[in-house]
Amino acid sequence: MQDSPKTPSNVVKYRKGSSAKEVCEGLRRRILTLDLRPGEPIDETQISEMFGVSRSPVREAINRLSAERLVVALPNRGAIVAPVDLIGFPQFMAALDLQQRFATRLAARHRSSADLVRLEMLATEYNEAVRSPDSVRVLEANHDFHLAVAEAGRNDYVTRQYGELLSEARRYLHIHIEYLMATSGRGLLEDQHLDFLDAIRARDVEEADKIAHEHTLQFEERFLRALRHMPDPNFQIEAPERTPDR
Amino acid sequence: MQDSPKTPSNVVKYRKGSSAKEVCEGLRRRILTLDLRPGEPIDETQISEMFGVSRSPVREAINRLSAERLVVALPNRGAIVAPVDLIGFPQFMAALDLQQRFATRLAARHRSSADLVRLEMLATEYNEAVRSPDSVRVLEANHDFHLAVAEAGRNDYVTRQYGELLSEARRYLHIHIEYLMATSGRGLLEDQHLDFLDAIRARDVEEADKIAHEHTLQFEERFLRALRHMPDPNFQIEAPERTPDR
DNA sequence: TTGGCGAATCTTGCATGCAACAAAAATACA
DNA sequence: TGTATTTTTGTTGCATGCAAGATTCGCCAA
Repeated sequence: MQDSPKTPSNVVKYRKGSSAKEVCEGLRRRILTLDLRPGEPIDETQISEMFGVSRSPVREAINRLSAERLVVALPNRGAIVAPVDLIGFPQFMAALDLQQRFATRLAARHRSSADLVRLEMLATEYNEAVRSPDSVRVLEANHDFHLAVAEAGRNDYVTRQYGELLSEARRYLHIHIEYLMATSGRGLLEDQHLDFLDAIRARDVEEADKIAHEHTLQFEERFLRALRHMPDPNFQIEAPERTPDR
Repeated sequence: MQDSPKTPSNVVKYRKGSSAKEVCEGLRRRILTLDLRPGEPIDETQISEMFGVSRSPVREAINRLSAERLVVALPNRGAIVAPVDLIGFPQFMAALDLQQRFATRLAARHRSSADLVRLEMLATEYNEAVRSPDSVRVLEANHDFHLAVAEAGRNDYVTRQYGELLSEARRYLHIHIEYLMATSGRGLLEDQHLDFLDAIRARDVEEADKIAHEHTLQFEERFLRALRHMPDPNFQIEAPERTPDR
């Protein structure tokens, strides 16, 4: 029919229902990879220019991310990237442990054989990701595997709540992985999920629970150790730069 | 479908940052009390006229409620009040049970004496609410008590996720309470929370866990029984009315 | 220099307008 | 009469405009 009725050229607009989605996903990725630093203020106008859209879809995206607790809204004063709260870290891990154990138990009980195939695939992808230099790929692979475990458990409420925690975990995991890659410790990450698979395949609920718990504990311990020995002076909990303006 | 909640005169606007909040809370209450029926379509224009604001704050409110899973967004076709999914009810109860047990355990472990005072107050309010004819008051009192238990547990993540489930539970509880009030069975609701208080006061973690679990089971059983004997022909899972226009 | 007060500036929250998409109605056609 | 196609109507998603708060800056006094 037509391709460009009157749109003022250079800005290629997204399709109708996708601007907000695009912005939301773009921001989420930047937040989860710490590309946007915790505590950093989010300026609606700036973001809208960045994505070439108006402020409306940006506001919608910020609202959604705020619901995901990836940004916190300050009334009348916009929003900031949610701080990575080290005080709250043990609380976070306690909540994650609970959901991870329960989700993995459910998976061991309710998984179908199709689930097993999918999990095997994702576990393989994870192992390949670990051997690649792409740390974001590791984050994604880890997230996808655990989410697939939850989905195999056939409880939407658990999947959703566990998924929220897994999203947030990506930020901690990112810190952890950067450390391991910098210190040649990436071997520690290999084959992390094979024992999950075994227990789920065997429908061994108690074993699945135990493995999930140990997995959480191991991550917590390693993350805290990485923090102690953090060799990367770039990382700061509070955003250090951006003093010039605003 | 009925009167507008506030806005006495036509131009009296809410204060700056409060339109969306007002709409959000108004809609939430109507949804949780089943005043807006599950599955009912939500028209932005209609809602905006109802609250006397423009569509912007209405959209924001709908987004937030969508994040709370109280409404479901349909791309390009607006939103509907989230259906009360009876198929998913056992799954919901499983998730609620998990969080309720964990939250109550945490409360027993970490509660301060100030928490005890607050919980006693809320338990009293609950008992008074049960003896009043106001079913919404019972819903609120029940919700507030359990949320306060979670807060006494000092884990923000658990409080948040448990709180989300408690919100959703209000819709089920509403069905349940209407049934009890109609069948003079409200005595069953009395003193529901005193045993929680005892266990939390005694810092008896295992007992708290057990009581929380029994509480969930009891609710599940009673709700299902109420469904079987539902004397109220008004309640339908699918919205029956509103055939004329959408 | 420091601290307070008011104006300028910036950012947000809401209102409004318009175009894209979906549903419904009307029309054409077999 | 039934079905396919077009027209019409309605609603959503996004852009834009404007005013309320907040922030910043300048000025002045202590």
